[in-house]
Amino acid sequence: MITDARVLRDNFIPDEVKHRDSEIDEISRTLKPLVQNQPAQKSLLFGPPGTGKTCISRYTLERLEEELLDFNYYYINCWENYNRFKVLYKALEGLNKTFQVHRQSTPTDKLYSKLEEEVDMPYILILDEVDQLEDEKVLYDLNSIDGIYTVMVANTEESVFYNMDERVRSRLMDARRIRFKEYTTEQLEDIVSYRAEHGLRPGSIDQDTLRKIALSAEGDARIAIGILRSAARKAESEERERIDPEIVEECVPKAKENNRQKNEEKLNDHQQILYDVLIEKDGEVKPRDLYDSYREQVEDPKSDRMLRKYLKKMDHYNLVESHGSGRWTTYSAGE
DNA sequence: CATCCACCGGAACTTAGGGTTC
DNA sequence: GAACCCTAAGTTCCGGTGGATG
Repeated sequence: MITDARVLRDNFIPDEVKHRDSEIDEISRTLKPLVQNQPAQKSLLFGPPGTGKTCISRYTLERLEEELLDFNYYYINCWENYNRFKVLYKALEGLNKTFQVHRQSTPTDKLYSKLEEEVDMPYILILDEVDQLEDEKVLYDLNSIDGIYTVMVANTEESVFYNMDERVRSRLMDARRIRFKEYTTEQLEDIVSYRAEHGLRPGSIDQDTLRKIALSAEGDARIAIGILRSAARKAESEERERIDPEIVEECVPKAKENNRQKNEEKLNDHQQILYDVLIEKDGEVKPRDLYDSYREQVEDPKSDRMLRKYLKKMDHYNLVESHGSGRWTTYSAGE
């Protein structure tokens, strides 16, 4: 049934994208000055998950590279590369200049000066999930280098600037804001139709079922594509000819759950125990109770301070929610 | 309204581990 | 292989916070 699995993946960039013409236009406009050797404008794309920010930014740069400009670009996910060292390392990787860089022994400052040295034509960096950076001063670094221009991607504008160092903030305030809105059900239907058309054997799924997928995804293209993907896999493993509405129905919760599972796998033993305590207690838990329960279950417990760092990290992953502040803080399992 | 409380989170430090240089 | 460099994970210390409390 599946003829091209790549098309069903999250990170696939289609040859043509739908319903995002004005956003593509805006991104292009921030970069067009490069044609006349003028500096480009940095941009900040924001909007809810699954609204095409990542896909469209990569798509736009792919097109521009083909069509008119002499430049390099590279995609960096700041969730995976969350500190200064990793981001700078990735930036060098994008220029194929990492051959002399050894991960463990090269100081971060050397990465910076090497990057400065190596940039000889415009270099555009897509910084995805930029609000996940542990230390956003690297944004200051990148924007200080002549020839580097950033396209930053985040869920909300506030999540980027909240708590940000004043110097960094002022560097970024002039970024062009480009807002991505949720897809309508009709738009999502177009998107999954395209994926089905290019990734599945013809006749594997009918329009009504596609619409059902679009409806279930509630504006989130990532979920819509996830549903299509797992439905196709399931149909294939059960050796069915078609994707029926019933299969789709079964796959909806799974597709929505997927994100969380991926994050949970990244937890270490101690973090896992903290998370389990929160699940078990089911509801808001006071820090004292949480720390005590954790200590009962571990031979060699970490300090409270460390637990706070874990909780902060798990908050990033949306596995944990914190409520209130100071002594009235409570935690609960996410969602 | 001053003080207290229980927690947050920044900063400075320690330790382990690995790479480079001579 | 000693001296030196780095990072990452962890700890200790402590100032800040803001509703509760008398």
